Amino acid sequence: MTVQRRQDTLIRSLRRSGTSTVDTLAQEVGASRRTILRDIGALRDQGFVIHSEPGRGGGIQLDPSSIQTTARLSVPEVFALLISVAAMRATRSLPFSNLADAGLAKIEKALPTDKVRDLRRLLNCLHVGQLSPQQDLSDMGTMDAALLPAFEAAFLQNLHLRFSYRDAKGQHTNRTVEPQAMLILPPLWYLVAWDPTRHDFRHFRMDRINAPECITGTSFPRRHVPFEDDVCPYNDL
Amino acid sequence: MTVQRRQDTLIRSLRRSGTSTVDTLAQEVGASRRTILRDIGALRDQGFVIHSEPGRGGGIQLDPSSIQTTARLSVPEVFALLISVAAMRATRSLPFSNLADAGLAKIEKALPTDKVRDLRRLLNCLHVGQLSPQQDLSDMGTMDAALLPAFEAAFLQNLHLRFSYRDAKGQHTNRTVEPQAMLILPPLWYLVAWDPTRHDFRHFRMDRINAPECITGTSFPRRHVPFEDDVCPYNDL
DNA sequence: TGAAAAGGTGCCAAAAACTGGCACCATATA
DNA sequence: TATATGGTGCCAGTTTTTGGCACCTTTTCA
Repeated sequence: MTVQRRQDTLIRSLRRSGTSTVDTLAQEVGASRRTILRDIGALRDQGFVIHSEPGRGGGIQLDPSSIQTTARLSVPEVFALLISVAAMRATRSLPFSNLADAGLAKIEKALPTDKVRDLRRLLNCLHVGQLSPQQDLSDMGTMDAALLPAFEAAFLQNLHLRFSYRDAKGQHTNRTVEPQAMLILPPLWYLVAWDPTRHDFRHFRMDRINAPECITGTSFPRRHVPFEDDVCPYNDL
Repeated sequence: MTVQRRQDTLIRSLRRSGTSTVDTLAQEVGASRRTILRDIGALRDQGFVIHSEPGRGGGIQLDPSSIQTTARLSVPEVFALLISVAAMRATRSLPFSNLADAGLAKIEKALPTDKVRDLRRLLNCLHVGQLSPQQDLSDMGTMDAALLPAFEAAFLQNLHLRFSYRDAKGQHTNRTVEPQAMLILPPLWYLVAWDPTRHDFRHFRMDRINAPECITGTSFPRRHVPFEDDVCPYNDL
């Protein structure tokens, strides 16, 4: 029985029983009174809220609202959660957004620092807005998650991105652009990029992008994307 | 240097260096070759994917996709995340939704079983749809997160809910209803409830509900809410 | 008011876990 | 074949953890 394991059973005992005394817990867990007290201290250090009342009729109680859980998440999973919450917050529809943020902050804190930096940089490239009701959704496709790695690499390393694009009229062109931002107007995703040949910003609907690939060894300056307020041109090619 | 701490630094070393040999790692971490090998075994047991190649030119490598993180989350935080992801999935805008789901599933698995049951029951009461573009959002208020505990209790215990409601014309009425479902049409939240005096379903916009309170000791049957397809009447009182 | 029941702390020896070294094995490459 | 690498079993020495003890504080009840 390792320390970790014993503390887990202790928490489970506390959850089950509501209120109990140290001696009861010691018996249940199979450890001495002293060890239980030490474990309770350790759990408090870890952030568990454990109430204790001295005196006759007192006891130990785990604050039910503080019941916590641990899970191992991969970085892509964390990123997916971050985006969900960011998008949800943008629609201002979530009374829970503070809670969700708090949860994500904890998860982020547990990530290795270089990954956090990457996630932050990606999130900074991500703008979430509200879809204007006029937008025509009749031919909405689905974005293929398999395309994401290329985007991630392009954004994190400032690499040019080459892909084939099908425009609103159904015509295909090949593009090589400087990715500047990702724009989410649920349920559509856009790539906002500087097109060096046309010398202007362009918005590409992600569900119309095919076979994107990074061009390694190239690099470009990050530009200021004109996003504020009404400047969301939807100049869908 | 505790075991936990040393394993953390080991993981960090692996992340930094890409590929390295056991002896290098031992030197970096400040432990013996034997201990490093033991730690690698322990990390593998914990779910880290660590590749190793014997022979000249071989070495140890941490699978970058398996970089994981742990965090302790409270139940309300988990619930908030669940709702974010559910809402996001409903808009079909999230190429990550599978990833986010996988992450949440892991988190859920770590929750105490009774809490999972509660969460599932609450989520079953939660319907997320897409806002019809015609909806008038001009007077949109914000839902107060402070109202949520009453809703949670009402749904989990099948309790009648009493509140004062301001309808679209600005008139106030007092209601006592049987909560059946929550409906999210971002950015608006609705309470779908059976009104026993009017003998019909009603949709209440949550931002127009005031001072909700559960009526303890009362209970009622759960009804089938007519939700499918176009039956989303918006009969905003 | 005093006794009993409860949580909490400091200390120390005994017990348990961990560590490092060693010998040795398996595999791949020059 | 020699060398460089990962991997395992074993054991003595070291470090950490544990349990017991004495003692303190707070609360309740007789």
